[in-house]
Amino acid sequence: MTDYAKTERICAAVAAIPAGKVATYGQVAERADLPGRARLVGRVLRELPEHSPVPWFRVIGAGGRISERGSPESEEEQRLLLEDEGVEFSATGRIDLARFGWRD
DNA sequence: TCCTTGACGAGAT
DNA sequence: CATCTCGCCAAGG
Repeated sequence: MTDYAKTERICAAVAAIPAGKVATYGQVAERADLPGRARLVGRVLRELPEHSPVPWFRVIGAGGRISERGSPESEEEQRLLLEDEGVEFSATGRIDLARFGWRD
C-alpha cells in the first residue's frame, strides 16, 4: 500500500462525513482501513492545500474537541464552519458526539 | 540511520 | 480535570 493510496483513502473517508455531522480522527482512520492510525489522519489534514474540497473541519478529536494546531485562527474557522452546518458547541467548547457524531 | 515532532487516543495515576 | 505513558508512524533535521 503506497502512501499516496493511504492519503486517498483518508480523504475519501473524510469526504464521506455528511454535513452537520463530525467524525473523530480515529473514526476516519478506521473507515480508511487504517485502524489505530489517527495521527496519520491528522498529518494528512495538515498537509491539505488551502482550497481543498475535503471537509477537514468535520474531523475533531475523540473528546469532542477541536484539536490544537499552531494557529488559533484555523481552529476558530473550523468552529464557525461547523456552526454554519448546525453543529452545536457546549459552553466548554465541546461537541456532543451522541448528537453530532457520525455513525452509519 | 538515528532522533525528534506531531490536526491522535486509550488507559492509568 | 491535568499529567503521563505507550502505541502508532511519516517527515524532516
